[in-house]
Order: sequence, then C-alpha cells, then structure tokens
Amino acid sequence: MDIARAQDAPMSSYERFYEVVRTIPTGRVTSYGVVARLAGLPGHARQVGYALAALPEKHDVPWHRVVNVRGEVSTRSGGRAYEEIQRALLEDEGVVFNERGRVDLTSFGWP
DNA sequence: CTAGTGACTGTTT
DNA sequence: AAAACAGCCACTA
Repeated sequence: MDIARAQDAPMSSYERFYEVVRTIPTGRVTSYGVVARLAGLPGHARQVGYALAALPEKHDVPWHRVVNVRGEVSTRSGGRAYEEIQRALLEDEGVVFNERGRVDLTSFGWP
C-alpha cells in the first residue's frame, strides 16, 4: 500500500482550519468566516482566530493571508507588532493596502 | 456545572 | 461609513 492514513484519522477543528489556510494562494487573502465555512464549520469564525493564535512555533500555515471580512488586519491582544508583520508579508506578495489600511476584497479576496 | 475571554460577523443605529 | 449590539463557540479557570 502507499498511503492509507490521514483521511480516516480524526482531525481537530484547529487542524481543519490550518488545512484550509494552506490552500490560500500567494498574493490573495480570505476572511475568518470563509476559512470556517470551507473547513465545514460555518459560524466558527472566532474559533479560526483562536486557532491561529494557538499556532505552534513550527508550521507551514500562511496565517497572514487571513484578514477580517472588512479586508483589514484584525487587532489582537499581544501587541501591534504582529499586525505590521502581517501587512508587510502581504505587501511582499503583492497585496495592496489602501489609504485606510484595508485590502480590496473584490480584487484580492479568495475564493 | 458557570463565568470570562477572544486574530469574528451580520444587523441595526 | 462608523459604531453599537447581539449571536456565535471553543478554551480556561
């Protein structure tokens, strides 16, 4: 046999969110609510944020591509530094922020 | 078990 | 357009 695992193994909601975030293309952004919906857990937007806050040190999750439904970087407890890092990472991928610090979701939104 | 908290969102002011 | 409210649900104490 080649592979016969991971599919049947029970996945926590956190891992399901991470899997969805990994599918966001470079240079695009999506909202917490969309991640929750694509993970099969509509209405769990807050939990997506909670899951991303709990990311382990080592991961391959492009968390910076997740913004709120208004297209802006969500403020979080813990410091403003991360918010600026997130914006810098996105701009590095070609995402444009307008003068109000928001991304045009009709242009960069995914899907 | 209850209560407080939070990287959210949709509706109403 | 921005702010206030209410609904939402997993985690922690």
